[in-house]
Amino acid sequence: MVRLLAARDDFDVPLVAVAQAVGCTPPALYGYFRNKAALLRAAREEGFNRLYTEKLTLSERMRANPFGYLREGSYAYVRFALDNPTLYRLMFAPPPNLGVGDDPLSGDLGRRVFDLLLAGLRGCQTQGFLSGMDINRYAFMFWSSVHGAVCLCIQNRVLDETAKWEAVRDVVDTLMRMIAATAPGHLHRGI
Amino acid sequence: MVRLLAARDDFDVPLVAVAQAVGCTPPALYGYFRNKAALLRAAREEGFNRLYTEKLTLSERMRANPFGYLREGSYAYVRFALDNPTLYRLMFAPPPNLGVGDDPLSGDLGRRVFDLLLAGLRGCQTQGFLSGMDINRYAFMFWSSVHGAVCLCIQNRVLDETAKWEAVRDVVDTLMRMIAATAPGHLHRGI
DNA sequence: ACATTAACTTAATGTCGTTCATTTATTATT
DNA sequence: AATAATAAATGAACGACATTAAGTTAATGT
Repeated sequence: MVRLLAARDDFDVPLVAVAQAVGCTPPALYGYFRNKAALLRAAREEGFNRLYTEKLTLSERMRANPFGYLREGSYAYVRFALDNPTLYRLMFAPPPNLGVGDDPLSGDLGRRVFDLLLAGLRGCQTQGFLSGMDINRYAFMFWSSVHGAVCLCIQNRVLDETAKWEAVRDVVDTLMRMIAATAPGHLHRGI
Repeated sequence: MVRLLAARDDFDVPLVAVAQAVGCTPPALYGYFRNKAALLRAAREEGFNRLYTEKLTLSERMRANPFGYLREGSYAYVRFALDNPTLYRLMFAPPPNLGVGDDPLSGDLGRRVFDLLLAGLRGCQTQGFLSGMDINRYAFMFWSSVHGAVCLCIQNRVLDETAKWEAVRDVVDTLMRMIAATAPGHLHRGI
């Protein structure tokens, strides 16, 4: 399914295409999903799971270095979005008929990813960054910036991949510089 | 049409609905638009025009105060997005079948709005803010943040309007504070 | 008055999601 | 192992919808 989304560059995929990719007829799908919307919701969930596990393993590997994780985790996020633009759009801008009522940050799905970001920011705080700041607020700001940049890039169908990557990476780097600037002076060099 | 988009909360509007809103039959529409995609592209263009004129009049009224314009212009942008969520989504996240190949910042449509933002930032620069910074880069960052916050809020169908407004406004205010912080000290108080 | 064009309408076609009755395969029971 | 019960899948059919084709009406120019 995720493959199909990527191939079609659109989540308006005919059920017959899904069916023949799976090796059955369209009505057979209704044994597993109540309707097409439910199928797409499942694909969306799968997308969130992939993104989550990707970021989770990264956060475990870099537990000792929250600041570094924040950067690398953001890079991973951006790469995921640029590598799976259609899936990303399904996750973060689903059509209303999917019946996805809440945004990714409130629903159980995206919430776990958001919590990883929160943990990263809190980790930075224990290292002296962002002291005295409202982490929830800052996390929303951080996510908004990256998400917005990714959205604008994904939308563009003429820009090549490396140009997109550099544009969004620049946004991430700027955010990281801003966080670095909140640390007491002696930390500035080491990063 | 714009009314219809708002009413249906979705741009997957049947042509028959458009037709009867206009007072004719679906095939009659083909005299004015090559197909449904062309009709939606026209609605999208109308959306960009409204946003542009709104921001343009604001920028003219506040020509003397670039920093203030940047804030108020952003507020206006956010209000437009939150007041017309479906139209905004059509403008910034159109389905691929519309044939809109470039992102809003590259196309003629959104480019004019982007130029207004650039002009605002340049104006701030002449007032001593953001000295020595790459304005194009900063504009992308600025737009990304606001756009991302707006996207996340629009996506949420349970949050009430004032909560959304406050969340995005907070992002804008944070951005403005960051710009204010780039000015030489004596400017900090007056804002 | 009559041909021509424009704007519309009704009718028809094709795609697609979805439902339903029926058939096929699978499991359970004796 | 044979048969009943159940689950799963299929083919045909329906309804919604975009789009095209053909025909109708109204207006315009000569």
